[in-house]
Amino acid sequence: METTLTISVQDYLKAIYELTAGGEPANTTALATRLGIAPASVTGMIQKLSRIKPPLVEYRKHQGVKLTAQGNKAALEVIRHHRLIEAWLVQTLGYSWDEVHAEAEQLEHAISEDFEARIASALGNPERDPHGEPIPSVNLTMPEDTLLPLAALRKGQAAIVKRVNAENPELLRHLDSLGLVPGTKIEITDYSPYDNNLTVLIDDQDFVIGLAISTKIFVEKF
Amino acid sequence: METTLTISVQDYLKAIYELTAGGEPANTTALATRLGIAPASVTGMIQKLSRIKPPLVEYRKHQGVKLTAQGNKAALEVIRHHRLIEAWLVQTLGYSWDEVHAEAEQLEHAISEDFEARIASALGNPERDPHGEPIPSVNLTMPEDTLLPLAALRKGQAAIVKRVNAENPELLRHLDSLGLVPGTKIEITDYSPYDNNLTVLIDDQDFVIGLAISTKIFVEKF
DNA sequence: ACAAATATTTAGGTGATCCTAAATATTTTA
DNA sequence: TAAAATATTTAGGATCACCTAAATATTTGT
Repeated sequence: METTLTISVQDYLKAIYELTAGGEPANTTALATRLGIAPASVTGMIQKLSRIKPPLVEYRKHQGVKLTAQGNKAALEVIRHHRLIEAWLVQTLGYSWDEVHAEAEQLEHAISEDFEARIASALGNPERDPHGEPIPSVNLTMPEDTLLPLAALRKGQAAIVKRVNAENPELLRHLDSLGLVPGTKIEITDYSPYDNNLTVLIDDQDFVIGLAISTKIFVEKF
Repeated sequence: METTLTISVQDYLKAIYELTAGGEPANTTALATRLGIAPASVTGMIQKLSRIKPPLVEYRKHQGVKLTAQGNKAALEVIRHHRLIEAWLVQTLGYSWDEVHAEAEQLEHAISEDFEARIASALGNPERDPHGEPIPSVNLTMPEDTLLPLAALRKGQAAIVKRVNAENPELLRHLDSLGLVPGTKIEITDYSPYDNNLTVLIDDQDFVIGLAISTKIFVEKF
């Protein structure tokens, strides 16, 4: 048995937050896919969220959804929880960066504001989680990142890895094995315009990095 | 809005576990009161739990409920989570014993078995939580306590406080202020058979302790 | 041992979140 | 620009965990 778990409002808001990162409203199908439910169910919930007392989302038929200021705050609150928990699992319980996402996904809904404050303080109010993702501040504003995707670098350029946009544990273990983790200094030794592959010098060794990966790694030029 | 939260199967099992501690089956009304729902709702859920594939409870109309072996394991699993979390909140995040219950109540449902193992190991596999309640072992057996309620002591007897059966934060703070916490050595300096009050010497000071409290404090004779 | 009080169960209903299938709107392609 | 493909919404339904009110069973008090 063990009841099929229902998706929380916070999960909807977080998904919308992520899908609207580029500025465009999120569309029903993308949301449905991400949440693992039918598009029709998304429509229903979104209509509800757009009609409650202080609306959490802004919605117009066939035009997709965006978060209201209210909804944005609520999303950032969960994201702050999530990222603080990830940092804390790594630093105090010896988790590796590929293990923390699933655990944090559950815990983010269960912790109190007091708990949040205690781990934030115990960790020295960190600004990034183990993947380098910025942690929203206590007053719920998201720090702006001015990082470049690795894919934007060209031959000869050097940089420091700052952020890895990935949750998939297998991929994360792979990146870890390459040394492609926040803090690592890298240099582009070759670039193939034909297939967009980069040859990257990491810890004195060359690796060929494809487009799929190089758009997920964010760096700061050296 | 923020959806009215529904009671989990684990919460039912935990409540039944606690209400059947004395050996008698738990009755519908007591369960309903403890869970904060209507008796009719309890009847419905219990009937369901008694009919699922491996039944979690044993139920006969008008005769109350008991846990099956399966149900017992499931209850001990949550209780282990709860008590480990309490111990860990106190030892690593500076919570006081009156603050941990509510937080643990949420977290106990959100942690993985891996998380459980990590905190158990980080704490050195503790046998008791901050209130002195025994923590079920990894293989889910509850260690037997052979403690006496403080109420059973008489004039002249000395003992060490081992366990405090209370969740109420206000009461816990009160007990803390008296020094009535696990580890404290006490001595009965007087007993009034009329009202069952005990006069107890705690840290060189006498306190009068009523029946309501003295049945919640468990001790080991000195 | 019976009536009264109490406890429990049954019956029927509500709201929440999901579903599928059909209807409609939008976007793409030729 | 019209047909085809795709995306979205509407309509109607299922399930789940709760509810209240009424029916029934058990326990208590005299």
